[in-house]
Amino acid sequence: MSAPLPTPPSSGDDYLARLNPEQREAVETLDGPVLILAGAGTGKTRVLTTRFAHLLKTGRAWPGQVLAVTFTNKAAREMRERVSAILGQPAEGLWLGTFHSLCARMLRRHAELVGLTSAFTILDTDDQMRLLKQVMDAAGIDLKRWPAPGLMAQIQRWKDRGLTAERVTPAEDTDYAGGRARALYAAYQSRLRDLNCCDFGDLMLHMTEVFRGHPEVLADWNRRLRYILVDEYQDTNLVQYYWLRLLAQSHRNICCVGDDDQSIYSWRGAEIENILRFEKDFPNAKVVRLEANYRSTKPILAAAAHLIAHNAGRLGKTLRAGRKDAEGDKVRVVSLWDSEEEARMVGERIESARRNGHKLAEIAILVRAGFQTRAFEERLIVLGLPYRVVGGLKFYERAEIRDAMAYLRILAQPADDLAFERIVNTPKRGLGETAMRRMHELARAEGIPLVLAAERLVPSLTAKPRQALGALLQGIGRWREGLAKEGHVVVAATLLDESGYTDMWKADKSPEAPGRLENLKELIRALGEFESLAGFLEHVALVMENDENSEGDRLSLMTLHAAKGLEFDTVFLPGWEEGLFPHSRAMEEGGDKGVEEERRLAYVGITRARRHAIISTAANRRIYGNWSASIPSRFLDELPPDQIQREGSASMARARVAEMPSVFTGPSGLMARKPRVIEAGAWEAPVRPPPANPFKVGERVFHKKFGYGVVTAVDDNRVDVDFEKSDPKRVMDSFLERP
DNA sequence: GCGTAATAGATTTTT
DNA sequence: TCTATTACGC
Repeated sequence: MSAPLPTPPSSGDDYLARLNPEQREAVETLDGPVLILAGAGTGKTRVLTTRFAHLLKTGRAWPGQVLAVTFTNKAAREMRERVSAILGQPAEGLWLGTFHSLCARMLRRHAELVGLTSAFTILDTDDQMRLLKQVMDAAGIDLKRWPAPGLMAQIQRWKDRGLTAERVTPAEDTDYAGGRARALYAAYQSRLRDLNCCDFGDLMLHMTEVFRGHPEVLADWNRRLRYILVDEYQDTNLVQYYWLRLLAQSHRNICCVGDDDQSIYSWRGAEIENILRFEKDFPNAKVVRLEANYRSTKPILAAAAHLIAHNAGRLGKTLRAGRKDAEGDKVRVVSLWDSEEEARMVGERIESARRNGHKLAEIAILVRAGFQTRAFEERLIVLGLPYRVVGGLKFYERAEIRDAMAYLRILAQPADDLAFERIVNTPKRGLGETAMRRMHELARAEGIPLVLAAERLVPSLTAKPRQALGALLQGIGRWREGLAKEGHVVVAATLLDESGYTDMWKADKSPEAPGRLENLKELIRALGEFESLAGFLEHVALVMENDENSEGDRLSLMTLHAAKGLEFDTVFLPGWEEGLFPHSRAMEEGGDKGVEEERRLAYVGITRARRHAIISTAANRRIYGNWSASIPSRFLDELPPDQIQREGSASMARARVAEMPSVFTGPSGLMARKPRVIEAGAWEAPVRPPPANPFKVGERVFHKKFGYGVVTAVDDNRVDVDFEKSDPKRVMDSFLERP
């Protein structure tokens, strides 16, 4: 997210001179409430970081007196780096971070006020769900009839709105398990407290509860934090809003940056109303609009503006082109026959762009839903174009990392039942349902942690589990002692070996197993960067990211949501069809509001592009294995006709198909099966130079996506492989490794 | 207690 | 079409 102003980096005092007048106003209005409406590509991050540095440079505040909040770790990191760059020295002692990490930091100081100790554990979503299921089970809820994820979502929405179980009104609690959701929520919270655990939502909720119930604590923070900066204000939910208001209430020096047109997270509890209401919430607020866009060409800006103008209730901004070379190609709208042709079209254009010297890292394919990436991945593999999928499973969400973390957690907190439950039979120790049930019953009856219950249970087990469980419990004691003697890194490594956990993956023959062992090594390496185990556990829960596959020149594949805040020279926007984009679920659940949010998502997508935007729509798409006909997205009709260039093979292909009566069974709108289209030669890949191929027929090879297989044929740098776990495929040699 | 077969259900997911 | 969870047989 950089605003490419034509000024060299500098650490001098000229940082203000590098701003345009509106940016400068946003930076220099230091006192009182300020709302900065920052359109896409208008230098939002530059303004925020410069304002931060300006506060420090002018002596208005010490580093510890400014609170700067972001949503993502990435944004927080970037802000820290850029503030340091302006200051000319590393920025230390800042209250800068994500909402959640800042709240965690505060909550560690006040944990006892909400019934926790400062060593509380932050649960991941998996643990949250398991805990809730246990609570529901104990309450005698039929989990078939009332699935736990539904209640989890409800509890999270309540937490997003700052509602503790006590604050939820009975009127709101009618449609789940016959009005028992509130009671279950309360029971869930009570279990969390017993286990000294927090879920993500609790971090925010507990802190606002501390502020509400303890004015002296709030007054202390009010004195301490004199200036507040908030990024992406349009994405804040109610509890975040309360938290900010409480923190800002005495000095009112709060500066929020955001763009109502980029609010795309209502389904996660974000309230666009927060930004729309800012001037009412903070009387005499200064509103600054940043409208000079330094990112995109005029046609791209025109397309985005024309589209978003179809939304009602906007604060209203008009982006104007700020860069000198803002002339450019029209936005392309390509109509295609089906999703396969769409993938071929995108692949072909990327190849051609690469031949013309474009960097792959400057190209992105932005899709509405995760499953859409697959078709493109397969095509890119065939073409040998390196790519990375952004998003997906986070490092700490992987099973092996969560298992390893559970082993470490049980050392740090013996009462962490969820952690113990996770590892007690991983790897398999011969414990079954009955043994687990007895363990839980004993723990509940005696009011003791599961580990203690397990210890008492050992003698009464049959030989095999008795020995295995006994060894685990002894191990836990030994490893915990080792923490002080040998340090957490050594303990972690020996623990994974002695518990049999690494052996479990070494014995596993699935294609993912080697990668999992690698991830475990990475975990140990990362552990070495931390002083203590506790510090590491918090880091993994809140901050740890997955940045593999980021090296080299690769194009990016991601959802539109994941693309917010990023920019690329060339952006492909496939799948603009009714039902997919706008998504039918968004329309069903949100009605007109839902469509408006989808439109904002489209706006976000288009404004990611600096120079080229290629939108496409397919007449037929395979969804869950079935081919179904679709009609072009309404958003296509909302683009300015004079700024877009329509292209397409859809009509041509349709004519050709019409000549095939055996498969073509009627009007296209009613077709159930996908008709075969005669291959269009234009999409065929061009000839490439023939490098010597190192792979031989019959050789065993490994592919990151398809696993192990045997080479059956070699043609230039393309290799036919018969995969063990997948159909035979032709792949590029650069994707293959020797096992 | 564990491995395999049937079966339902499949947006978006900053922390 | 694929995946994740659940129901059975050994």
